[in-house]
Amino acid sequence: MATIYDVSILAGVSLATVSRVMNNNTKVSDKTRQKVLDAMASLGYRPNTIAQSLASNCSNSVGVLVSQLDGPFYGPMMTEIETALRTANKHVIIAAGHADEAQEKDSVEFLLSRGCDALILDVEAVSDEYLIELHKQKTPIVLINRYIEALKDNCIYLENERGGYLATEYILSLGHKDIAYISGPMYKRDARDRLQGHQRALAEHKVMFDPALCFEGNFREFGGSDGMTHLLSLNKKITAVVCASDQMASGAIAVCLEQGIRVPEDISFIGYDNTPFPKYISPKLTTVSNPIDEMGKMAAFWILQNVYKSDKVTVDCSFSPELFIRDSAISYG
Amino acid sequence: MATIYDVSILAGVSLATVSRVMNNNTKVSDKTRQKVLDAMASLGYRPNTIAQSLASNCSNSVGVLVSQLDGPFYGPMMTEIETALRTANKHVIIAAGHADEAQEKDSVEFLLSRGCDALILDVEAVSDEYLIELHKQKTPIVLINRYIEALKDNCIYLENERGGYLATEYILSLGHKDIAYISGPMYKRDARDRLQGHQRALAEHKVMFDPALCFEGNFREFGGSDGMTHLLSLNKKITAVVCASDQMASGAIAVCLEQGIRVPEDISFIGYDNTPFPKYISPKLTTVSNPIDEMGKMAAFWILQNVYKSDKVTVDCSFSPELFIRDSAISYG
DNA sequence: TAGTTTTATGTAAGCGCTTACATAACAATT
DNA sequence: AATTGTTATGTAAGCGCTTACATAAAACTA
Repeated sequence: MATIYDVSILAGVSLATVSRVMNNNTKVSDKTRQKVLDAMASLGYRPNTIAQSLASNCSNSVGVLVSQLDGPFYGPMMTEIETALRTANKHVIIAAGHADEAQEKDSVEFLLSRGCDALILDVEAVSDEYLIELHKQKTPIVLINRYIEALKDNCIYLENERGGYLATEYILSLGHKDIAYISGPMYKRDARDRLQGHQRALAEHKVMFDPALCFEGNFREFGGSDGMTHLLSLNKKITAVVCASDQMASGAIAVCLEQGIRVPEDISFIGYDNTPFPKYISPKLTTVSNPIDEMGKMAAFWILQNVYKSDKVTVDCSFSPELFIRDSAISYG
Repeated sequence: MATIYDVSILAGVSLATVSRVMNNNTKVSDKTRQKVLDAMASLGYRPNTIAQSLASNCSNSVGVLVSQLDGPFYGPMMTEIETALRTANKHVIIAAGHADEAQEKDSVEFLLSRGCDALILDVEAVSDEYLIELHKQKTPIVLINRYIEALKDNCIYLENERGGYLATEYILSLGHKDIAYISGPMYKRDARDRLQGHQRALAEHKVMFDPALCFEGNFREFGGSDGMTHLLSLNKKITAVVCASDQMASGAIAVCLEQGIRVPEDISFIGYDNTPFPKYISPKLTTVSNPIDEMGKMAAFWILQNVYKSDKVTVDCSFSPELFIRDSAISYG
C-alpha cells in the first residue's frame, strides 16, 4: 500500500504538500496540486484513515448504540443514519445494548474507546443521571427517543403525549366511550407520556379514565396479547382499545380473533408507531406515526452540524406524530 | 485522557512494560503487572485504539456491507455478527450497498480505506469477477449468501437448490400437480438455484414443468402480487403456488384474497425464508427456512478463526434449509 | 566464583499522517 | 535596489501506541 511518502517522492514535493492537497485547507498552486494528484492516481494511493485519525485527533466515526438491531424500528433508523453520515464521509460503528443496563454501559465504553467523535444513543436501560454524567465528558452525545430536560439540546424526540392524545381523540370522535388502554412499561417515559395524552383526551371529552381498563404491557406482541386476555377476563364493556404500540395491538387483535370477537365490528383498535406490516394483514391497523427513521436522520444531522460543523443541514429536534386512519377502528353504534 | 505515558510514569515503569501488560503477550512479573494495573485504574486509563491500530497495523474492526439495513433479514444477521465480534472485542463498521453496483463498490472502497481487517459482504450487484479480484488483495473477505466456485472457502451459503426441492417436494406430496412458481430475479444465483430445486422435484415426480406457470418476480412483496395477477390472468388450472420468498408469497396471497380466492382451500402456498411475521396473520405461511442470522454468525466466526486466529470457534460454511409446515398449504382434492 | 543461560525491563525507532513554524520565492511598494 | 508583504512549500515535531533489539538482573552451571 502506497503511503503519503511514496506520493511525495513521486510528485517531487514534501509530505506536507501532499497532505495539503488531500485536505485542501491551505493554498497549493495548481501546478503542484496536479503533480500530486497524478502521483496519487498512478500509485493508486488511498490515505490511511487510522493514521489520519491519530494525527488529527478526529476519527470521523460516530458510534451508534441501539437496543436491538432487528425488529421494525432500528433497520430504517440505521439506514437513515448511515446514509446521512456516509454522504459526509463519516462512518458508523454500531453496538447493541439489548435493553440491559450493564450491556448499554459496556457498549458506551466500547464506542468511546473506539475513539468515536460522537455517539448516537437510543438507550432505555441506563438512568438519566448516567447520561447526564456522560454528557459532561468530551465526546458529544445525542439521544434518540428520550427526552431529558437537562440535556434537551441533545435530544431528538417524539411528542409522545401528543400522539397519545391524537389516538384517543380519534377513538372518542368515533363515539366510543368504553375505551381500554394497553400501555407500555411505565418506567419508560414514552409510555408514560402516551398514557398522559390518552388521559388528557379523555378528560377533554369528559370520559372517565378507568384504571381497571388500563393494562401495563411491554410494547411487544405478547404484552398486547396478555393485556387483551386480561381485559376480556374482566367482563366489562369495551368497544375500543387504544394500544401504545402496533406490536401490542397486533397481539391484542390476535387474541380477539381467536375468541371470535370481530375487529373492528365488535372492538375497534388503534395502534402506535405505524410500523410496516405485510399488506395482506387485515384489518389494516389505524395508528399514529412514530417516524423513527426521520429521527435517526436528524440525529445524524445534529452531529454533522454540531460536531463536524457542517452548515449544509438543518436540525429539528422535535417530531410530531400523525394519525393514520385505516381499517381497525370504526365508529361506535 | 490519560495516555500510556502517564500510566508508565505513575507506575514507575517504561512505556513498553505498560504495553506488555495490556497485550499480555510477553512475561511481566506479577509485581510490576500489579503496579501497572493499579496505575491504570487510578488514572481511569483507556487505551487509544486508534494509536494501537496504527502501531500494530490491525484495526480490530471488520466491515460489514449489506444490501439494506432494514427489512426482515439484515437486522437479525447484524445482531449475530455484532454479538459474535464484540465478544472478541472487535468492532463492526457497517455500510449499505442498496443493491446497486456503484454503491456496493464504493462501500467496499470505503470500508477498505477505513482499515478494516476483514470484510463481510452480502452483495448482489457486483460481478463474480470483481469479488475474485477483491479477494486477491490483502484484506480477507467472506461472502454471505453467495457461492462462487473460485472463492468457495470464503463463502457462507444456503443450499438453495435443496430448499427449492424441499418446498416443491412437499407440495407434490400433498397431491398437487398444477403448480405455479413465482421466482426471484434470474440474474441472482439463489433464485436460479431455488428454481432448479423446484424443477428437480417436479421431474422426480414426473410432473411437467410448465414455463408459462413460472413468473420471474423480484423477491419483494409486489413481485409476488404482480406474479399472482399475471398467473390468474392466464385462466389455467392452478392448485398450488411455490414462491421463492415469503414476501412474494405474502403479495401473492393478498391478490388471491382480494379476488375472493380462498387460501389454502382454493390455492395452496408455500414461501421461502421463514421470515417472522406478526402472529395474527392468517393463514400462517408454510415455508422453508433461510437461517440468515446463523449465516451472519458463521461469517463472524470465519473471520475470528481465519483472520484473528481464534481457536474458540468452529465454522461451517454450508447451511441446509428446513421445511416449516404451517397453514398455507393443504392437500389437494 | 566466573561464566553461561534465562528472564524481566528499558530504549528508541517506527506506524502514516497533520500542522505549527520556518523559509524560500516572488510581487508590490518606496 | 532595498524593503516589506504575500504566498507557496518545506522541515520537523508530534499523535499514542507496538516491538525489535539492547541491557540489566536473576538463576543456573561447573
